[in-house]
Amino acid sequence: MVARYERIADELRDEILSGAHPVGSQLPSEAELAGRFSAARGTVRQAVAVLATEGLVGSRQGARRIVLGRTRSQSFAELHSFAQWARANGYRYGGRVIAQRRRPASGSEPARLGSGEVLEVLRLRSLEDEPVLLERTVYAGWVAAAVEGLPADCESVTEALYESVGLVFAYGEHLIDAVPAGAQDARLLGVRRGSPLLRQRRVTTTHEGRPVESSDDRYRAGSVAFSIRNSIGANPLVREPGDLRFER
Amino acid sequence: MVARYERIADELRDEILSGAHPVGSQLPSEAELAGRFSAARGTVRQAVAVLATEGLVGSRQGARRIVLGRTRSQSFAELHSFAQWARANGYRYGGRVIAQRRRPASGSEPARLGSGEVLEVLRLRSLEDEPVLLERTVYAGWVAAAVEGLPADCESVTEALYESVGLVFAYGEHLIDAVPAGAQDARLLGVRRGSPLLRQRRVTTTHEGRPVESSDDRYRAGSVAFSIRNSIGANPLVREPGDLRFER
DNA sequence: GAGTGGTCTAGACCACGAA
DNA sequence: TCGTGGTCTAGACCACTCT
Repeated sequence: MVARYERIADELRDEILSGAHPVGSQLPSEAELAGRFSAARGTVRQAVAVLATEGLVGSRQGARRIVLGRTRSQSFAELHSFAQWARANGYRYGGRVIAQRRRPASGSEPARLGSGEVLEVLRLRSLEDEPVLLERTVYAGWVAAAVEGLPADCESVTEALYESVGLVFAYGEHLIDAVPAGAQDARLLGVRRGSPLLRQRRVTTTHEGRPVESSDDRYRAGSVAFSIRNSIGANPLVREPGDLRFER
Repeated sequence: MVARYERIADELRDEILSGAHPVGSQLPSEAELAGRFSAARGTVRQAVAVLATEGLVGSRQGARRIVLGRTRSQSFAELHSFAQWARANGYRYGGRVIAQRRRPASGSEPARLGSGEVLEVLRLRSLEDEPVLLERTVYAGWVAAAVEGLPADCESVTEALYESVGLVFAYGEHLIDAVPAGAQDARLLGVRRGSPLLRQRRVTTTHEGRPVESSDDRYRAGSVAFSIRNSIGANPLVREPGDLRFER
């Protein structure tokens, strides 16, 4: 069952992407759209709210909505899953497990993932046949067995875990910064030691807030950038002081 | 005039931050909250939607909302304005203009900022008395005069332009990646050439979609990280292929 | 089956922008 | 002043979770 407002949003989005509503132009008023779709005004508002969070349109009280752009921000899944992002954008991609072992949780891990044993996995992923991403992932003990059951060249861990044990990665917290490549990073990604890498650290939980994994992902510089569209009134991202803030 | 749902959101947020609703616990149902605040259910839903976009609570159909965390994602202003971010987080900060000149728009600038003359400004900003950020900003011709009127050590350009000419930075598009420090970067930020910098490129527009500025901001590694909280159903961020993708 | 959040309606009033 | 989006109400039905 697709919601009414989703179908209205889809139709309006198509019109924007096709150029029927050019960038900079005004969208029809809520009343007009409600008439056109034979829907209540509230439903139309839900639809245009979707477009606003995608960064396609902006609004201010008293003036008509304006078309801001024609590129759409996309899903949580794409931020979380390399495979889903690559596939959605039509890239060739691959990946393989380099190393994998169980060990006791240490340091801050018990607080993040629960105490007891964890599963540590080192994965190298490629885009267009170039190695671009090195993932160091630590899985909580309760999913370790399911992860160990996956093939070494598993394309999408997220999807495989959903299909095998019904696990849903629902919430994520991400920290993005830049770090110099270490010896292992340099060897596996094919760059010089100390060269820049884009790092994404994340902790993911289930719907219930139960921690699933904690990961340190490093992208070769120039391979990938993160994109954000935002506006006054929408709050997707903040800066945070980094780990090394007062070191020299 | 503060909206009803904003006040309800504030009250619930305080309760979460104070620990009255611990992380992992369930929030009261919408019906209970509606009764407690003597508001319609729709108003309560607006309030908890605010908390959801802040990453504080998560929800699924059929189950009560769950408290996910106690740190709040914040505003567009903080992503856009270094000064506003630093002040909101209680850091000492400063900044000064290193160089500034007018020149004709070139390359892709006419498409982004409009043709004609633009104003190029190089600013160095510091946090806790350490230089951490080098901004290379290009302003559209129509704001150049206002920017030139600002003092060289202006703390917040965003706020100064609002107060002097009523200019509001309303929408932004941001690309975040890692780059090696160039000669000028290295000298001004006090790092070695080729060392990692976190780069944020952005284009900002007014409410009407009129471009204001385009900027290339580079942070010293370890000084700042970007943080995102997200969930299935919320769409703040995507990866994008970088400029150098097929270079070796 | 009871409870909960998700969707949708129909109508009202208000704050703001533009002419 | 008038049209627009922002807020709020009161009620309905549905999809889903939990037990």
